[in-house]
Formats: sequence, structure tokens, C-alpha cells
Amino acid sequence: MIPCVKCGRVESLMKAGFVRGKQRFFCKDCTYYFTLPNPKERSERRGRHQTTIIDIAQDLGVSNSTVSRALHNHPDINPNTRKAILDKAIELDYQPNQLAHSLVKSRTNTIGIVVPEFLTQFFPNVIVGAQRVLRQADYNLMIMQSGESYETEVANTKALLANRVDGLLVSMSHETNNYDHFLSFEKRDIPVVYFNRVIEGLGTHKVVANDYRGAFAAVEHLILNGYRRIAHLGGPPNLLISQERLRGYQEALRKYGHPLLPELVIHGDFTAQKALIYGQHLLDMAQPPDAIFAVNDPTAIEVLALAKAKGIRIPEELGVVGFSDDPIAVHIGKGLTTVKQPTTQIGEAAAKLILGLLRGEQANLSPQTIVLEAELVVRGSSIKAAG
Amino acid sequence: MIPCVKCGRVESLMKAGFVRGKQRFFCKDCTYYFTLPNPKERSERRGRHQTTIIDIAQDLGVSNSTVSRALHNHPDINPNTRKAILDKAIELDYQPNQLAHSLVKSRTNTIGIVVPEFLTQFFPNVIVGAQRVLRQADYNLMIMQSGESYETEVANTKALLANRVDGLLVSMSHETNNYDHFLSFEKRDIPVVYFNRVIEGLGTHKVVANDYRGAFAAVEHLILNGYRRIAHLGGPPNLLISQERLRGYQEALRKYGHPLLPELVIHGDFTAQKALIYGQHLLDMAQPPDAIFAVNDPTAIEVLALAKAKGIRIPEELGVVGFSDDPIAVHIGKGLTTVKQPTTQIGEAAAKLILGLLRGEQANLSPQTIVLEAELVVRGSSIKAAG
DNA sequence: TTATGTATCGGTAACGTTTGCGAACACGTT
DNA sequence: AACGTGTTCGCAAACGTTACCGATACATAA
Repeated sequence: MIPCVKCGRVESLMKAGFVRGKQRFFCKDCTYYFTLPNPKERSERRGRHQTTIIDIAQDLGVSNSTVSRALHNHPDINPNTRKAILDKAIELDYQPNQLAHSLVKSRTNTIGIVVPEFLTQFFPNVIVGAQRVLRQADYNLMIMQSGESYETEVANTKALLANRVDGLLVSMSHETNNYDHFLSFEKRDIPVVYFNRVIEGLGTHKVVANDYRGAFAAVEHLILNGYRRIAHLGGPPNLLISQERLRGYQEALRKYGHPLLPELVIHGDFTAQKALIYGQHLLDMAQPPDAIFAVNDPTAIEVLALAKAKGIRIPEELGVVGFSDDPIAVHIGKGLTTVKQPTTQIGEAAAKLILGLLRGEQANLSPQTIVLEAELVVRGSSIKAAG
Repeated sequence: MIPCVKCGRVESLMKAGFVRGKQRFFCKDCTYYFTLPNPKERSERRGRHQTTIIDIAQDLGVSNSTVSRALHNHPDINPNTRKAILDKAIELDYQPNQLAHSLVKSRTNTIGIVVPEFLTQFFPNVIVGAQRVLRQADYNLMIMQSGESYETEVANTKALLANRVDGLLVSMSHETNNYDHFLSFEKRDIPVVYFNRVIEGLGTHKVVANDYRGAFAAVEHLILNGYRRIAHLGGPPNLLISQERLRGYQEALRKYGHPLLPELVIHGDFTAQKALIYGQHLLDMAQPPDAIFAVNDPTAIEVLALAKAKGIRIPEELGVVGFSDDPIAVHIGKGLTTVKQPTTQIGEAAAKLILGLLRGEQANLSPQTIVLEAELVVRGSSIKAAG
């Protein structure tokens, strides 16, 4: 039945076991082992096929290098051939294959960004800013969202690494205490810029708002409006923004000779849930505070809701200041006094910084920290007189 | 000085012009033209180098195919060699190169999503939902944001095409009237799922909220609460969601025998700016409406602010209902009645649908439309009795 | 002529993976 | 020692692009 693939004879063939489930044959004459190759699945080849440079080249009878050059305005190409190639490219609806391009150039023109969440306005705004300047520099942005989970954050960064992003923008989750997944970028000479959620130790490039000055201004404002027992509902203590906002709070108190009472400082984790618990605790104290400076707006809003439920009048009995100027802040009650952060600008600054690093500027310079000013926005929740 | 690269003789060599700025030589004996090759930039090779399969293979003295198979649990590999390879992979901190992988498999395991904006909560929520189910199926999500601009939308889709995404999720900008950039995906057999912002004509897979029912419920609710002259601040007329919400508005009026007054229906474009202009127009009419059903919450909120400025009491003199249940809606005034959309579920449904398409299920089935129910959330802005 | 230069184009080795199929052994059985 | 059967591994071709060199065919200057 079956002829030998070498000598073609049938009589000298015999079965010789199995390889990967396929019958193996042995020809006694040739002393040659072989299995029957799978019938090529034809028509599957031409199934899902994006037109490539080779298609254009073959259609026109030129080499693919000529096509590649023509598509990139290389001077070595005759204007006529160039035109023919460009026309053919349009005719065949050619779209360049970024994957192959990136593979040979070992550059993807993509930078990754990982943010903890999407549910407040902050990070989307940062992304809009970053995307604007990156697009202009012909870079793509690969957006990842960790959901405040260390585990997904690691998975995210691994995916970005596998996709060979040229750079990384990071605002880390509040769970994150191990930074190896970030350091593995720097180990590969892939520039990393941290923004907003940064930690003290990592000696690298950062973009942050001036949390200290913002917090200081907020608490000073409370003091100047006659509040005397000012509490602070803080963020996760490992994050620099928490530390800086706490420091601003403390310095403002110190400046005006107010005592620093440890019982009036509680660290939360940015969530409304914890804010509820700790806010409750504060308001239920024997000597409750007459003002609360919250680490962010969701926390402050929770406090406002709590006060409303308890019949505590805002701002007469309790002054409240938040942080980040969420769009909700305008509409809530008589308005929530808060510290406005330059969200979009943070994104823009981070993007510009990483573009500079990619261009090799400040290659061996010391890590740069860009601080953008935050602005106190005074509304109804902190003006005793207007109450 | 310089010997011929062919015969090695020095005496028969002479200069022969320049090629690309480099000196060309000519050997009279060999009649051979040549230029001196550039000295290989060494040490640049080892500069930015990610460890590859080949590195592992060479370190261990095996072939790269063996390494590849070991990393993928291929049965043909001896457990000992497999272990050695896995250990070495960890030692060298090997991270697979997705680009090369995708190139040979012609599958990126990435699906793209393009949304019009990031500034309301809606799309971030959808993305969270989509990302959740995609990650579980080991797919990555590439997020693009058109900023409501047709031009960037086209650029976005082109970038996704260049990056060879396996599928596309789209909610189009309100500027979009030409759909060629989407059709070019389908032409390449890349599945596309439209969500939320879809248009009637495109006969493809869609995921939408039940805008009609939601709008109907909203307007019916207004009618049952005694409002009689109900206006509608609509969206861009080319989008299906605008059409459906308008239809719900009209059908509800018709059911209760209210007249359909064309002067009470105005089409906006989702922006607060237009909402302000058109809202002003409505409230300044000789016979102003006593209720407004807005196409989305930002529009409704703008109306509320307008009414407050004019001293119009909510809900006694003017009932207002929005659409989408923005987080602000709870906090604004006495609360904004609105229609809550299943945002996260929309993302999940769209992702599941496209995963099914990628698996080749319903390959030749008729385009599927998934409709998720929307729910009326009644708050203070529309309850006359409670006013 | 001879020497020198320009304008265009092709060949080919990379980039890092995957995969079909053959090769080289290592065992038993006869 | 030949035969029969498995196991384990290497070779090499693809995937689509880029870029370094050469190789022509001419043109021009000495």
C-alpha cells in the first residue's frame, strides 16, 4: 500500500511502532524510519490573512525591502516605484504589523500605565493628560487597572513586561508593600515614573501634587475659621501622599500652637467603608472634634453623611475639608471645601518626563521629582461665619 | 594599506567613489567593487537585552525548541531537563516575549476597546466589567479613548489594527458618521461588538441597556406624579440611545394621552455646555415645561443648577429626571431621580460575547443583540407630593 | 579611455517564538 | 544480533519587518 518515502518501494516497508500517536514505518532497503506527514490543511492558509509587505512586493514584482523603504520615504526609491507601491498598498488595504516591527526594532512605541482604580475621577483624568502628550509623540498607552489589589498589580506589570512596553507609569495600589515587580523594569533599563501614589524609599522619578502644602493650607484655613479641635482621617501610612498630608496637617497645627493629639489622627485606606467606621469613632468620642480634615473627598463625603444622620450641623458644629476636588464636591450640601489637584497636568508631566527619559536625556541624572501645586477650594463646609 | 577583500592584495586596489557617504574600493585584479563594512558596535549588543529562550538554551546546552517545550509543559520533555530549564528561567528572570509569540501564532490575546470619554463614571465602569471577564480568559485589554472626536477614533482603531488585536469593543463618539474604520475589522474577520453607543444600520453584535424601557419608566413616573408638560433634552439624533430614549419618552406620553409637542424636544450632544443653552431656552419659554426628562445626568444636573439660579423650586415647580445614575445623583439637592444602567454588566456581557465569537461559537449566526434592563431610581427631584 | 560618482534595487541576516518531523538513543523481545 | 517500540531532543522553517551590504546601470569628470 504505502511506498517508502526514500526509495518508493512498497514491498520492503514494515510498521515500526508509534510516535506521538502516529504510525511509524521502516524501510528495510533504505534502513530509514519515517512517519507520514499530515496532509497540509489548505485553504486554511489563505483564511485569515492580513496583507503584508510581501504581498505588495509580489504583486509588483519588486523585493520586500523596496516596499519597506517606499513605505518609509527612504531616499533610495524611485518616485515612480514609490507611487506604485503606495497605490498598491491602499488597494490591498495594507496595515503595517506593529508586532513584527516592534520585534525587529525591539521598541514598541508603547508605554504602560497601571492605576489602582477607575471609579473616582482622579485616574481617568490623569490618563487623559498622559494620553494627550504621548499620542502627540506617536506613542501608545497601554492602560492597566489593579483594582487596589497587589496580586493583579503584579499580573498587570508582568503583562506589560511581556508586551515589551518602552516605559512605565505607575500609581500603586494601597496593598503594595513589595516593589520587586517595579524594580524588574529598572533592572531592564526600562524607565519608570511613579505618580501620585509613590513611596519614599524608591529613589526614582516621581510626579506628585504638593500634598504637604495642600494639606497645610486646608488645616490653616480651618484654624483661621475658628475651629480648634481638628481631627485627621488619613490614608494608608505606607504611601507618601498619606505621609505628606499628615505632615501638612501637623505643621499647620504646630504653627498656630495647637496641640498634636494622637487620638485625633486615624489612618484609613481611602475606602468609604473604613471612613464610615473611623468617622463614627471620631464623632462618638467623649470630646469629639469640631473639624475633620479628610485625606480625600470620598472620606469627607462619608463624614458629611454621617454628620447629617447624627444631626450635627455643618459647618457650625463641624467643619469638614476633603482632598482632590471630586466633581461631587460642588454639589454636596453647601459645597465641600477641598484641595484641588492638577490631575490632567500630573498625567502630562509624567508622560513628558518619561518621554525625556526615553530620548536618553537626563540618562545618568539623579532621579527627578516633579511637584505640582495643589489649590485650596473653599466652599460651604468649612466657613463657620457663613453657616 | 587596505587589502582587497577577495584576493587580499594591496597593490591592485584603488579608490572608486563613494556609496552612502562611505569610501568605495575597486580591485583591478578581481574587478571587484566593495566598501568596508562598519565595525560591529560591540557591547551595544549586550546593552538593553532581555533574556530570551536562546539564552536559557545556550546556558544549558540544549536547543531552544527544548526550552520552548519545557516552558509549555510539552510531554516530550524529560522531567529533569524540564526542571533545569525552569530553574534557569527563574535564575535569569526570563519573561516571555509576547511580540514574538503573537507573531508566530498570529494571535495577540488582546482585545481592543475604544470609548468616547473617561470623564463620566459610565465608561470606566464598563471597562472594569470587561476587564474582569477578559482577564479571567487570559486576554488583555487595550484601552483607547477618542475624546468624542471622529479623527482620534479613526487613529485609535488604526493603532489597534496595527497591534493586531483579536477583537474590538466599541462605543463610538457622537461625531462619528462614517463607519469604514470599524468595517475594516469585520473585513478581516476580526469580531466587533458595539456597546451603548450603537447605530441602527450596522448589522452586528451589540450590547445595550434597555433605553426605551428606562425612558418610558422615567416619563411614566413623571406623569403619574402629576407633571403635565414634560420636555425632553435629548442626545445626538444619530445615536441609537438617543432615538430609543426619545421613543420611550414619546410612547409614555402617548399611553397617557398627552400631546407630543415638538417644541418640547431638543437634541443636545451630551455636554453640559449645550445642556445649559437648551435648558435655558426651555425654562424661558412663554409656557415653560413643568418637568424635564434629560438624556443623561450631566444634562439633568445642569438643569437643576439652572432652576436653582432662577429660583424655580424642585420638585414642586419643576420635576427633573436624568439617565445613568451618576454617583453625584444621590448627593445633589434632594437627590436626582434617574435611570440606573447596568454599567459593569454591559462590559461583562460585551466581553463574554466577543470571547464567544473568538471561540468560533455562533460563527455564522445572525448578529446578536443583548439588551440589559435599566432601572428607574426615584429620588427627590421628581416627587411632587414630597416637595 | 579611465576614474569617480549617483540612483535604484535585491539579498539576507536578524528579532524571539512555535512546531512538524526526523534523529539518536534506550530499552526490551525474539 | 536483529527487531520492535518509546522517549527525548534537535533542525529548520515559518511569522512580518527592518537595515546593512552588494550589485547593478548609468552619468560625469579627468
